[in-house]
Amino acid sequence: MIEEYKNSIYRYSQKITDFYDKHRRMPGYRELMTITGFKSKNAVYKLINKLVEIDILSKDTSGRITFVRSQDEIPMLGLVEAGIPAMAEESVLETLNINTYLVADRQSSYLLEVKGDSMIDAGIHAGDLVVAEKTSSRAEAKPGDIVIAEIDGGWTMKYFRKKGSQIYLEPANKKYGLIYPEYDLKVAAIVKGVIRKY
Amino acid sequence: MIEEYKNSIYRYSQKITDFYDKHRRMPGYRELMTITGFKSKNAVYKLINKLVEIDILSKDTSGRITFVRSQDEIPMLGLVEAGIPAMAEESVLETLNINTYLVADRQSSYLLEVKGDSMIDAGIHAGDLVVAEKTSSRAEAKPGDIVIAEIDGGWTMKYFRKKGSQIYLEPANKKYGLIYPEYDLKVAAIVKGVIRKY
DNA sequence: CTTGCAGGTGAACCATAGTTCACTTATACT
DNA sequence: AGTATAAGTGAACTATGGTTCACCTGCAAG
Repeated sequence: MIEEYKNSIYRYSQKITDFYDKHRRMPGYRELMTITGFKSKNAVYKLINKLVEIDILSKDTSGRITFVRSQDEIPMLGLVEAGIPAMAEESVLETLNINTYLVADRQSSYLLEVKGDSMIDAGIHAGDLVVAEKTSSRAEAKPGDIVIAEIDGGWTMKYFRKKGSQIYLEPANKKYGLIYPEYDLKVAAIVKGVIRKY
Repeated sequence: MIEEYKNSIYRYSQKITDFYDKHRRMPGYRELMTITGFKSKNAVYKLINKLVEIDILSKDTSGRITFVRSQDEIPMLGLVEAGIPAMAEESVLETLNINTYLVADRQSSYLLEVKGDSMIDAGIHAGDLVVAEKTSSRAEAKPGDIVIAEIDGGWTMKYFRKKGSQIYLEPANKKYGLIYPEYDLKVAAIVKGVIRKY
């Protein structure tokens, strides 16, 4: 049965993935002949049509192929409590692309590294990366957002708060107190996500 | 000077990015003629050579174009304390692809959603996603790793610990105690990263 | 003015793209 | 064995790929 899998078209699909990872583009028919070992374009053509039928690839109006699923998508298995199914390959319902999940607008997003422990109660540790989206007239900080702000000349990441017309910053760590701007508070970006790697 | 930018080749570069985002592949010469508005392939050819020279695009051996930077990369601006430069576009030193940063082996990686507060002191909250990499003979859990384990029939995420030959699990929350397996402890995956979206 | 030159047009070139048709070889099933 | 059916070969076709060459602007420098 392992042999059966190996000889199936999934094997070719894997080779196309390898090509894509190496060249960051899809192969053409000539290249597919090399990859697959077929001696005729038509064999490749039929293979591709099968891959399109089982929804692994799709075709343009011009016949060019692309993957149906972005190659960066990771299977989403539900809650930790549900565990990892033994045959996870087959039972995946959903996949997720981490980039598109975290980054809504690539043009105005930046990554920043966190230093210090002032946001530790929000689960943001030193060494974590935060995805920050620049504020604009369309995207302004709301009270409760975690923001990257320039306050009285120094940069910091804190909760953005508002009481009446008074705006201030609040750390997520009882060791530190609220921060009221003496003369200036500019919210440069809103924290949209946190990334930690072990 | 804004006008100058708009009329520069960066504008075309942006249009190619748009095409890529829409079609998930690079345009050909005919398509580039439509995109750019040029009436000759040669004008496109010269444009592309310029984009290659300033290191935005690169060419295959077969002349096909790809972006030098993967389109998913996000500018890395350093520490929060350093803030966000006003003219960030120009001064970006490094970029980072979140997927490749977090996912070393796509074939054996999964995303799981966190429920409960048992790892809250490790900065892992309910609703966060964790990147879990399946254990294998090549990749076994080491003491100190956060793992996804099946213990006495139920699934959980905890610190993996070892005292002598005795292995056990430890939550990151003082409310809960250590967990010693009664009859079975299988470490299914190692947590390699955490993702949180606000 | 005229010289030089960057930036565009238009046509020609061969190789490859994707598709189709006709034909040959495996594979499987009574 | 015989015969459907699937799978591969080989050649033809048109369109587009990337490249090169010759030519035509518009415009800045002297």
